[in-house]
Amino acid sequence: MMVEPDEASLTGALEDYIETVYELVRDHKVARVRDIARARKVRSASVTPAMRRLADLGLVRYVQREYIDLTPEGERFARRVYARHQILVRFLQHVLGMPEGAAVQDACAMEHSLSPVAMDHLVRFFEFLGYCPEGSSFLERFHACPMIRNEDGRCTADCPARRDAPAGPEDWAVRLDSVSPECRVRIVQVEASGALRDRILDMGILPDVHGAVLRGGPGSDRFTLRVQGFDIELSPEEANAVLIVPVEEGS
Amino acid sequence: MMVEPDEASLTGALEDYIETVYELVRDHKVARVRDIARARKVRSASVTPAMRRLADLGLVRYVQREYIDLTPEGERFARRVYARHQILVRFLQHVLGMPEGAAVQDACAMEHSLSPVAMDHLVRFFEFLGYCPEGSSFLERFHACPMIRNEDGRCTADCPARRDAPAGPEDWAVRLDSVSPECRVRIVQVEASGALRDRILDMGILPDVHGAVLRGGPGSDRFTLRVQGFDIELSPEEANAVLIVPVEEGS
DNA sequence: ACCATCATGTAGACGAGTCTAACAGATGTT
DNA sequence: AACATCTGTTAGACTCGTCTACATGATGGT
Repeated sequence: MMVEPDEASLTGALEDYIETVYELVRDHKVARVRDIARARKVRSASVTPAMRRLADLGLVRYVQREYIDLTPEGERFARRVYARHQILVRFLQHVLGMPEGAAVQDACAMEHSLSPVAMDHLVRFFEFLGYCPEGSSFLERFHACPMIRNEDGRCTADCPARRDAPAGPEDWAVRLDSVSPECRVRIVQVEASGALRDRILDMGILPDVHGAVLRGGPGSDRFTLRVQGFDIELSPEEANAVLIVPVEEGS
Repeated sequence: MMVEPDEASLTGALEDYIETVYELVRDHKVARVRDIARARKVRSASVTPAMRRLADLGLVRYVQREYIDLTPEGERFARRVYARHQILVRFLQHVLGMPEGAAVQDACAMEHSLSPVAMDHLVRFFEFLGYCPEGSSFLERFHACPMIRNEDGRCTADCPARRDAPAGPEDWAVRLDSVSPECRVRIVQVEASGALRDRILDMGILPDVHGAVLRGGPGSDRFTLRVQGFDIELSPEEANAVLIVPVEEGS
């Protein structure tokens, strides 16, 4: 049939399939339906039609009941997908510091929506990191930062990055539960981890977000923060974990 | 009906819908089918069933032919999606330096696959950037880097980051078209932009990738690089743009 | 009152991607 | 030779999300 994808782009699922074939061929020389199904966690019955679609696009050589192989065109496609995958894994794992398993899993999900422009910029970021003396030291500092590593997320005074800056964040940031109503604030950090942190982030409490305290103050049992026209309710525990700075004007 | 999503997660499309409703309510107080359809670039006929599904999940208040509104539960869902969206836009735009339009577009595509773990780590990255004296200087340096900004991607000696490191990358990196066959190499930078750069990156030529030169050398009209068992063909123009360092052992 | 217009809803179709269940070939094992 | 097992294919069903085409309701003008 040969539909010639040329400028076309594959669906996410087909990209996954072609990437899987690529990895299997690379690691085991051959790709069989069974292996593809296992790797993608689908039933073999789902693989056959997918291979047919890829074969129609001229991306795999697919003869029924025989080994599956990539065409040169398919290899190009696969490598593109895989390059995105690779760069995302490395970003998630080695820059953000995610555990490998989670990094791979997330990369698999995101690789299909990483545009060429984003890919370009992400690679430049890595180039800078590895190529420039400035970049190389940055990652170490970031990963050594107690704020990032520790459960409690405190930026402690013994942090190497603070040798030259004795005035640390605890000198200028305060907790959300300590400011009185009417106060406009800017969020600087969420000092929590695990479920509590997730809950706070999910509410849109993110660094640099601005808001106004509607209800709160020390001893309150309920805190209300207005952000972008919506009122967010925080428990005392949540409010205590949010570090903010008061802010003068603007929302 | 009220299916109670609780632990369930929405499909990407439903997340898009609820996010759209959120933005419309925030910006215009009300959300109508027509607006949702326009914002999501679908026909109105597609919106009705989506709203019904969201209403069944208890996430929107949806009375036929009336304004659409979020339930408190829906607002929580929407804010979670929107938080992911926001953080991705900021990362793509203000860290990686992508143009706003592209950043928003890519964020829209990726937000559905950003796991809580990735969200957590991404936010820590921002916290570090804004909170730590170390972080604040980094972004400036990165964005000022001529390697990143310039078309030709050269790391020039007048870069502020190199005041203290007079030996720049051009002292230790060479071009792929200048090394002879059999040489094992590590890629350090792709010194190109636009379509040429995209083509090279799509081949899997990424910083820190290792490979072996099979064919090449100065004056060659065709270069072959073996990476992970696959042979990549490069044109002279492409090979000239790839900066590498020779490497001793390992692939 | 009647009609034009626009927003919304309904019906039906379709493609993608998955599943289950049943079938077909291939390769042993006894 | 007969059977068992494993791998792959086919057929048919289903969900999701979209579409087109048409129907309905609401509103305003003449």
